[in-house]
Amino acid sequence: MTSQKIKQAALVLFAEKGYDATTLSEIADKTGIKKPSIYAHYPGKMELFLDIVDFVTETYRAAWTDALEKSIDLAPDERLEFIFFAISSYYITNRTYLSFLVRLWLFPPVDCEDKALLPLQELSETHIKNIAAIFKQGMAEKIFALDSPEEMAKAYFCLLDGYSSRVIRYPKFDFNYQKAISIFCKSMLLT
Amino acid sequence: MTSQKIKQAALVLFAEKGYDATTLSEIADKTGIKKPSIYAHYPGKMELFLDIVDFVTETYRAAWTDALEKSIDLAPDERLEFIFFAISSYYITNRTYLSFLVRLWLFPPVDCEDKALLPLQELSETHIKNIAAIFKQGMAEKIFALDSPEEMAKAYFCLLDGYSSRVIRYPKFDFNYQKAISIFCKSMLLT
DNA sequence: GTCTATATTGCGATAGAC
DNA sequence: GTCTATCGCAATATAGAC
Repeated sequence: MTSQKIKQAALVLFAEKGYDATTLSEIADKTGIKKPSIYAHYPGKMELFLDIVDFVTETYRAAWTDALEKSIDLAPDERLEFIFFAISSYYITNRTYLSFLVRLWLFPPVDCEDKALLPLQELSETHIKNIAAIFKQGMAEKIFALDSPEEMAKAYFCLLDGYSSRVIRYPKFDFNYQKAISIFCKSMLLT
Repeated sequence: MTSQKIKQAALVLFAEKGYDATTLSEIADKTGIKKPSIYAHYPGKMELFLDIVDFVTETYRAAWTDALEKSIDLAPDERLEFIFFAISSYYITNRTYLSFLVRLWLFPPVDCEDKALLPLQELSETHIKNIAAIFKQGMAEKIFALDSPEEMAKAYFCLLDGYSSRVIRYPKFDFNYQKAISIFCKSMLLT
C-alpha cells in the first residue's frame, strides 16, 4: 500500500527534522513517488502528520499496556523496575518513534498543538495514575516508606523523561542509565 | 539598542515556535520595526539565531559556574543537592532560556547542527566531569557507597534532564520533583 | 493513482530613497 | 538605520491528462 509507504517515509523525516522543516517533496522522494501523488492518499501535510501522531501514540500505548500486564504479579518495587526497563527498551528499540513522540510532547507544531497533543496528554495522565497506584500499594504493604504516591510517581517520570532525552541526544548510549532507576527503587525500600 | 530588542524578540519566538516556524516578519513585528531593518543589525536569520545561541549558552554556563563555586565547601552529598536545586531554579526562573536550550539540545535546526551544538556539547562534558568528580570525592571520603563515578554522574543528569522536560511541559509545575534528587542523594549514603 | 504543469502564497534577502 | 518596493525562490496545494 502506497499510503503506508508515505506514512513511514514521513514519520522518519518528521522525527529527524520536525514538522516545519520537512517538505512534501522530501517525503515524495523518500517514498519513490512525485509530490502531487501524496494528495491521492492524504488531504494535506497536516492530516498526514496527525495520522502519524495517532499511529505512533498507539505503539506507545501498547508498550505501556504490555508492561503493566506482564508485571501484574510482581511486588511493587520489582514492578516499578520492570516497567522502567520495559519502557526504556521501547525507547531504545524504537528511536524514531521516540524522537517523534518527544518532539511532539515538548515542542508540538504551533498550528495543531491541542489537536495533536490531547491523546498523548490523556495517555500521560493514565500512566501517572497507574504508577502512583503501584507506589500506594507498596506503601500499604509496608514495602515502601510512607510518602505521597503522586509525588513519587512524578519523580519516577522525571527519571523516565530524562532517560528518553539522553537516548535521543546520545546515539552511542550505553544504557547503563538504568542504574538510576535501580538506585531510585531500592532507596524507597524500608530496610 | 535596537539589535538587543531584536535579539530578545527573536529569542522568545525561537523558544516558543522553533527556528523553522519563526519568520523574520514576526520578529520585526514584535520588535516594532519593519522586516528589512533587521538586516541593518544581522546578516541574516541564521546569524541572528547563532548569536542567540551564544547568549543563552553563556547564561547557562554562568548558572553552573555560580552553583559550583557557591557549593565548594559543602560535603559531597549536600553539594550534589545544592547544585541540583541551583540549576533547577535557573530552569524555573528562565523558562524561555530553558525552552530554547532544550530545543537546541534535542532538536537543533538541521542546517546548523554542528555549529550551534558544539559549545553546548563542550559545556555538557565539563559538567558531567565536575559531577563525577564530586561523586568520586564522596566515595573517597566514604560518604557514598563505592560505584562508578561516571555512571552515577550520568544518572544524576538523567534526573536533571527529566526535570527540565517536565518544567517545559507543565506550566503549573509544582516544583516538588526536587523530591527526586533528595531521594537519589540520600540513597547513595552509607548508613 | 500517477504524472506534468501550474497556481498561489509567503518566505529570506536586496535595492535604493530618505 | 529605517523605510517602501521588489526580487527570487521554494513551499503547499490544485487542474487535468493518462
